[in-house]
Parts: sequence; C-alpha cells; structure tokens
Amino acid sequence: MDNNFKAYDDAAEMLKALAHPVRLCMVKGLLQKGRCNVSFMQECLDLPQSTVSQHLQKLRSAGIVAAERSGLEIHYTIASPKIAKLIQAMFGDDES
Amino acid sequence: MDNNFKAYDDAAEMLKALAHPVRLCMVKGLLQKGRCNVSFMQECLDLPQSTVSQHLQKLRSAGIVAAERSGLEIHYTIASPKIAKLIQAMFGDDES
DNA sequence: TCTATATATCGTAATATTACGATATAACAA
DNA sequence: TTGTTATATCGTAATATTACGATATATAGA
Repeated sequence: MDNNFKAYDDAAEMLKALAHPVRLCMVKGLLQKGRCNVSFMQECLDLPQSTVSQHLQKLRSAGIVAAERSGLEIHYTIASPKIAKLIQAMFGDDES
Repeated sequence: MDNNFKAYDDAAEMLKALAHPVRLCMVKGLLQKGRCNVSFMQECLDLPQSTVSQHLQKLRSAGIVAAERSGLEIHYTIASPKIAKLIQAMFGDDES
C-alpha cells in the first residue's frame, strides 16, 4: 500500500465512468449487441437525446467506447477488452 | 439492452465506491496485506484521520470492506471475493 | 474515576456530477 | 440552396461528493 495516488487516477477515472446505472446499461448492451447507434439507445433507455449523448461522451473520453460515423448515424462499440473483463467480474457468475 | 435501470443500481454503487484513487489504493493494499488498521493506512496514505475514516465508511457501506474491532484498533479486510476479481480485471496483466 | 489512544461522525465550503431543454453541427436529399 | 435527420454541445439548476477541522465515541490502562 504505497501512497502513489497518481498511479490510481486512470483506473479511478475509468471506474467512475462505469459507475452509473445508465452507463452500465449502455456498456452491457454494447457488449451483447456489438454495436449500436445513438437513437436506438435513446429509445430503449427512454431518455432525452442530449442525456444519452452526454453519457456516451463520458464513456468515450474514458476510453470505454469508440464512435464511428456511418452516414447520419454514429455507431458506438466497446473500445477495450478490459471492459468485458470488468463487466464479467461485476455481473458474471460466481465460480471463482 | 433493456431499460431496467434499477437492476444496475447496486453495481453502480459498488463501482462508485471503488472509483476514487485513495479508495482504490486502500483496496489494493488490503488485498495484498490481508488486513489493516486505520492508523496504518493513515500514515501510509499521508491523509488526515477523518478523511481516511470517511473513505473507509464509504467502502464499508458498499460492502467492499468489513471491519473488526481488536482492542483500540479496528481492522479492515476485503469483504467479497468479487472485489479481487474486479481489481484483477482492472490492474491485472493483459493476456486473454 | 481520569487520561490516552484509536476511530467515527459532524459541519461545511469547495468542487463535481447530473438531467435536460435549447441550440449547434454534420451528413444527406431534394 | 433549403429542409430533414442524427448527434453533439451549451447553459444551468439541482444534487452529490470531497476534504478536513472539530468533536464525539469506544476501549484500555492507571
């Protein structure tokens, strides 16, 4: 247990981005579905468009999701395999 | 991706408790050391006692650590094996 | 009892996050 | 060009978190 706080900042930043029920739902959905555009998420979350977009930007700047434009739509995907491991550790079945 | 937000609240609560550099440091330290009293953490984190205690209470109410009194001291331990898995997913080496 | 030590809780100012309507931007079509 | 759709950003009020000194509580010893 050293006191090198700085070393934990990135990890805390990623966890903070995951630590919201709406964003967790988005991330789990993306893991299942592979990719998704914004208006689909908006409908299935039943939230205002700006709210959904704001959550996506937070996930994006934490490196959790990536965006790719396709015409008018923007498709989001999970950006790092670490995320799948975290979600599995969080929600996965409990055999050690 | 359903909109059952409530189902994600507990997970978000646990992640939120982990999502702070000081608390991550405490948790990683406890995983290595097994158990630890408050004043040890206070010294090694170089933070005021009330600050350390407040972080511990947050970890405790999220079910991340457990407390056990021994004389004047209170010893903290990691309360759930899920925590080790999360920390491993977060910090562990990147094979797979 | 009184005193000391270890820890928790209170009070609170500073800061950060949240939700969401209003507005802006980017791509496409007519 | 104008209009439409999809998404992002802005402005901001409400709420939550943070840090930390002051104070309270619990245990042990004299």
